[in-house]
Amino acid sequence: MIRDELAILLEKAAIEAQRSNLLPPIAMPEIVLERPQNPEHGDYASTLPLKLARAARMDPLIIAQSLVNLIQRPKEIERIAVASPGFINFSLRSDWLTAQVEAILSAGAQYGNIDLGKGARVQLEFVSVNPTGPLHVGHGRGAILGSTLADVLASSGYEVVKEYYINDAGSQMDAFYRSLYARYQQALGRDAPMPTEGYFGDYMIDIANEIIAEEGERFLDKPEELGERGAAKVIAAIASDLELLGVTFDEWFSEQSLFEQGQYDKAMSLLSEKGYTVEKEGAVWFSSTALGEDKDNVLVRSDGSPTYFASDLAYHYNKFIERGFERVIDIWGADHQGHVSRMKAVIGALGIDPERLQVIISQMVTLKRGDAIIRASKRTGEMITLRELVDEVGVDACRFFFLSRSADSQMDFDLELAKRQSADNPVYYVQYAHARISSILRLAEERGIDFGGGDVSLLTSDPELALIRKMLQLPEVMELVAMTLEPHHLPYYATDMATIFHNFYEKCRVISDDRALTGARLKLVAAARIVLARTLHLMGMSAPEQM
RNA sequence: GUCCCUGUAGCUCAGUGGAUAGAGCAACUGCCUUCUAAGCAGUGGGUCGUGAGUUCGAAUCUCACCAGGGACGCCA
Repeated sequence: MIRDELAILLEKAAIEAQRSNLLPPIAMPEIVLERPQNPEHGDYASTLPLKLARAARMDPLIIAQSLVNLIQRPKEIERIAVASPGFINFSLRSDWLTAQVEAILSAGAQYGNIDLGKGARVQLEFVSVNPTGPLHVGHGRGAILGSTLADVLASSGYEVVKEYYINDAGSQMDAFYRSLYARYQQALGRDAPMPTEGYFGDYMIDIANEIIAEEGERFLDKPEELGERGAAKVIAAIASDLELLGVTFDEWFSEQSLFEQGQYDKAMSLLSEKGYTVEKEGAVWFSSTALGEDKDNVLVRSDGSPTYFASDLAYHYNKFIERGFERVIDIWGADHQGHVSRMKAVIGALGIDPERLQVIISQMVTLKRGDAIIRASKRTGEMITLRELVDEVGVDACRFFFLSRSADSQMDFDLELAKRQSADNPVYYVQYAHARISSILRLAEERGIDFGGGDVSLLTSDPELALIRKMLQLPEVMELVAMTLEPHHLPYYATDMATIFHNFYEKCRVISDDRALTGARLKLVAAARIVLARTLHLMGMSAPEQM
């Protein structure tokens, strides 16, 4: 990227300035180039002189001037200017800008890819809801976040594995089994009480009836098999809901398999070898207070059964040590916040750098219908499912809406508002830009215009150059999202692209009597379509040809 | 009580320690004989929760306080 080249050149200039005593030998901060808000300040700006001024005891303007004198101006740059109180502003050459249209066209659907990851293997775990019931809207948020992040990381040079961790062991699964068995017996006319900690949603009755319709009464004395059958149905339903949203996984990882394949035993013995387990009150604890945690955590209960924490420990042992992932990213709901620090602590105890695990906490989604807040509770079964949300709002709007908010902020989702405003939804604003472009290219095709020989150097007006400038930001946005793990920058970029395109559309007629200009603008528009479609696809949205 | 997230325009939300704090929706004013008006151009709207501090410079960093949400279990 040109931005990185400029940073390197600037650093060289600074070193050169120190060598020739124009700058004292002070420590050099990391050099970052920013995008100025005001276009009059050029395409990129550096505040290096301002940052150096204090330590150097010099006027930042004088530092800026020295650096500008020393910097080797690359061919892409038209002008390097000093601005008060100590900025260095870089402006791109317009002929270089227009040439990038050709570069985008030849990159095609690959345009925007970067090599940040250099092939590093990343495991991305998300959704991972207990298979005890249907997904609700909060799960949808994590699902969309994860699938988008996976696409961005894969486009940024990482080798990504998307995984769903199935909690098919443990006490909640047990409650599910017992609930289903009760519903099954009830459906067959027997008097069976629901467990108090059971799942009371109507879907449990549906599952029981389905199993009866398919296989009759044969599970009456086989509650375990019934439970497995029921869980398989729930998992299949979850998978199909996610697929509806465009979310898929490379691996569905079973918690049970950790026990069956020795991962749990290996992880636990490694932990005790390292001296971080202790027995007290009949249970086995992770002595996390030794690592600065507030309290110790139980790994094995006094009845001998492992806790969720213990199997998650085994899972992460498997990710890092058995499978050797360099990085692991987990996306958890806000209710798992307290799990983060002990998970990092236990990984550290296993001898793995905790920095290699990144946990994204996706905050709560509150669902509203008008003024009425809908409380979601899986136990009572009062909830709006993810599927219902997608049916009402649509996949594209759903994805765009969820992606537009940073994972850190909790969000209100008003169903009535989302439906009522559907025609004004920003999603259509972006897609409309794509449809307009497609329409122009369709007309060109109908008229048999071949713009392969179009001369992009004819693109010199402000709306044209502004469009090119915005298109060139896609790799920067890709890098930003990949580094911060914040996909919410994508919808904002998409909206910017659409705005600038719509503006161009108003001011610049593409297909006209001027054949040369028509050819050049068709190339520009074709490149803009590549960028818009790419951005939409990264968000998991469709790029409609017409609307 | 401890920990985490949030507090920015009427509403929903962006905002990598830098230049005049932005977008969408809502309100108001204009613009369709020409590739899609699901569009464009413009107007109004702000003690960036409060108060200190660090800095040449703070919405952004630190501390305290206020408000909302979440977590503090041998549940997951």
